[in-house]
Amino acid sequence: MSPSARIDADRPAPAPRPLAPRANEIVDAARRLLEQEGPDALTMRRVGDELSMKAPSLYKHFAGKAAIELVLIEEALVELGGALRAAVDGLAPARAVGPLLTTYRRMGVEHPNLYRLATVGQLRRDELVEGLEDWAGEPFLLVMGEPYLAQVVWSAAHGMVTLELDGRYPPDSDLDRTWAEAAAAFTAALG
Amino acid sequence: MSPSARIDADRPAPAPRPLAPRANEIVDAARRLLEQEGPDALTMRRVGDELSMKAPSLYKHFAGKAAIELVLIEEALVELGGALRAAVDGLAPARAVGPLLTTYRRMGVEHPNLYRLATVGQLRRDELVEGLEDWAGEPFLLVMGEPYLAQVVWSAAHGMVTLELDGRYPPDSDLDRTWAEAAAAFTAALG
DNA sequence: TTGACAGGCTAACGCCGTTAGCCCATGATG
DNA sequence: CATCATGGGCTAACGGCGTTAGCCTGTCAA
Repeated sequence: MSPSARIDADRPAPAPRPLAPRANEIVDAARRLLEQEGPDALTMRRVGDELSMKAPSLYKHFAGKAAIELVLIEEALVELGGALRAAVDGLAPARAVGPLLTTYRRMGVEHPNLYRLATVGQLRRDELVEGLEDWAGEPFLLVMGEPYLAQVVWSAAHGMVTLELDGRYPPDSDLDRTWAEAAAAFTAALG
Repeated sequence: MSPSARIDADRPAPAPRPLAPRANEIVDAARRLLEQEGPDALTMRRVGDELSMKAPSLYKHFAGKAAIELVLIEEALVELGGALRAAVDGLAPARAVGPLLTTYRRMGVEHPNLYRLATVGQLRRDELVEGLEDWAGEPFLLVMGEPYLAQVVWSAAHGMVTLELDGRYPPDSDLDRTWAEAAAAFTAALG
């Protein structure tokens, strides 16, 4: 890859799974609860309450709680992947590492509960929309140019976001600087 | 720090909280359940079963499930911090990044459920044994020489372990090589 | 007109962490 | 020696969880 290469991030997201109108209302209510009140509020009874229906009726639309969460995970991956693509589109790799990391961090911090749902814990990959996971992670590959460094940068970004969300850094940490050091180190690794 | 500096990792771990014999049995049973059967098996009723007692009796020894988990978290941090110190003790920083990462990965993979308990999710830091968290993370500081890079390396290691444990890497990933790339990039960042 | 079916409901099951309240053995104290 | 406090067990129960079984009603096609 020549040093003047620009990143082409035009590949569109895989089509989302089609949902009946009522199913969409359920997903929207679930997302509202998760984002505004946290994971403990995301229960079948609470989701039902939001739509003035009883929890067992939700099973007419989804096989279970995990099926609702799966749709939320897919939404999160589409939004994360889209934001990352927009952030690096048209940039030279050496200039893209910073925006890539900054955008990743912003998405995680702005939607902490959705981010955690989508990225922490086992994932039934075979039930996800085909190709979505790869698509969301592709910006790392586009920027770093090869898969191993791309995985390192993705992992570091994920680690930093989760540790920040979980309040694991020492209380007086200057996280802006930590992220800047990461960007510098990974940009250097490009050369 | 001169290039010939060697890492001195002799600081001893903070003293663990003293526990009555019966409390220790409870913690041991909890750890056995967690490590051998996973987090869903770590319930008050299951812990009681292991000791032929009923769940409510556990509350004579611990304030609740979180208090038992806290002791397990402290055990995990002591063991992780100790392993990391042993791995880098006496090495020059430029030679220590590889062993540091390799050891971190090994501890996570060998004790996945304990690792997750100790490192994922909010942590009531004020209830932890004083200084333990810093002590466990100190090897990263000793190797990287300054706190920002140390946090980057720690975060990347944490991210790679959790993504590996959660099966988040593409199925055909060569994770040995990913970890090697990380070690190379962070060793280069030392200079 | 009939029948299928979509989409709601109640009741209930077996889990979970936790609390209240009881009981007995041990051991210190008057 | 008698009394009492306490440590450490117990049962019963509460409210919450995801989920299932089974029922009922409105709509709409045959």
